[in-house]
Amino acid sequence: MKTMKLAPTLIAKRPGRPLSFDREKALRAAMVLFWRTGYETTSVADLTEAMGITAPSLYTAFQDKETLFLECVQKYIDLAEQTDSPLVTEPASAREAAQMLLEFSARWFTQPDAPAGCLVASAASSGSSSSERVRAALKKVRKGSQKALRKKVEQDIRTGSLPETTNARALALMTLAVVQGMSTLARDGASRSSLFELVTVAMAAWPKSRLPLNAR
Amino acid sequence: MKTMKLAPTLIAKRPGRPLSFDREKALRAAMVLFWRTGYETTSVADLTEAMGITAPSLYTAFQDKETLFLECVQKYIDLAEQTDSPLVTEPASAREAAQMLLEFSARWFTQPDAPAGCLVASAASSGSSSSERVRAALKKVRKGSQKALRKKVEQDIRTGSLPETTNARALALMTLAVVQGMSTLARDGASRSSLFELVTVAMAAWPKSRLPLNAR
DNA sequence: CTCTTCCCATAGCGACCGCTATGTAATTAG
DNA sequence: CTAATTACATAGCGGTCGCTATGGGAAGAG
Repeated sequence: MKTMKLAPTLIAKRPGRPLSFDREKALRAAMVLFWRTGYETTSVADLTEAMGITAPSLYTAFQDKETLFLECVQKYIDLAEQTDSPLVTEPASAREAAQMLLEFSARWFTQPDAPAGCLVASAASSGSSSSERVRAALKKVRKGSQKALRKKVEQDIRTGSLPETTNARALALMTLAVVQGMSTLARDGASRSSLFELVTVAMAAWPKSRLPLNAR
Repeated sequence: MKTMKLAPTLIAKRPGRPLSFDREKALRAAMVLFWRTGYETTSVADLTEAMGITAPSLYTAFQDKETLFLECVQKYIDLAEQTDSPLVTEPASAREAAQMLLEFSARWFTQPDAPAGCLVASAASSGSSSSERVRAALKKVRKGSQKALRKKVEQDIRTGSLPETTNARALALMTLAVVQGMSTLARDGASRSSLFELVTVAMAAWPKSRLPLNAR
């Protein structure tokens, strides 16, 4: 029977020699590299160089390339949500949530000290059959935000702040398509200001909120 | 001095043994494979198998992998424009052009007998430095359609069929962001009908055409 | 101290990468 | 016909891929 696995940081002291490098820093370096050059197109040699460790250390600390990538995706999501989480911290309306999401994306995809675009959007949009699990994981993340926004829209339809004729699924789908597209545009060099103008245009697709005089 | 290179089909007769396979068919097979699995993540072995030829034949007929890919991109564009070219054959207005482009994309990205999504959008959104030329070529294609749509919008602003306050660049950028996003959604399995609903929602971001009673 | 555990560095595994040298077969030019 | 030219199939080049065996050193437990 195997011993229970706990998160490394939660284990008070373990026997044997401890890691000689900062696992979090190494993970962060890997995340940035995956963010910039994708999953399959980033080699383990590239990773070890960026992380400042050797291959055996990488495999000891992170299991293998695929597991490391998935952990990087989680770290990426955590980092983004920690910076600004428009869908988790409840904004007033679905419309506001969408606007916050789009504006956050415009900022996030054009950070000066980070790769352009979105890791989840561009790391593995295509690839060989050997990376199917990775693509499935990224797809799941995308579907998740889709569903979250859609739920918010449906809620606003029920409360009457969005018209009954609103197509909740299509509105959420369209908004996240814009997010995806902005990632590609950012990779192609689009400026932050041009993305913000894009957001303004895109928000015109949203129905005007009803009950405008309520809470003012 | 080298002899002038002509397209193979234009050369009446060449000395030596002729190609024993259909170059067009092989090119088409390569295009489909690149479309499905991307540039860097598709190996020459994968290509030769799909094309039904050996590696030396591939290099004889198509120079190398990069050149073959670029020719596939050109064939892909030709095929798309031949199927339906909403921006080349002049539609009445920029708004109509956008609607036609979006609806065409929704259809094109969900063809039953072709890979989902768009080759140009997803074949190389990220990658190592060795494929920079390929990414630059795809970026150029994307910028091209952006500019074409933008020109149409600017023209409609001049003729008065779009409001003077219209942000031409942002409107074109936003529309092509939606196209990009639809490609990813299609890859994630979105149905044709859901993309069409998305298009309907997205078109609400376009200003209503003025002079509505003119030509009717 | 000894014993155990685990990380480190070197070195290299088999498989695959893009690509090609080589010898032979097929076709045209004269 | 011969000579020239080109494509074919086999085989394999050097390099890189993801990954790991091995031996030794660093840490905690007793």
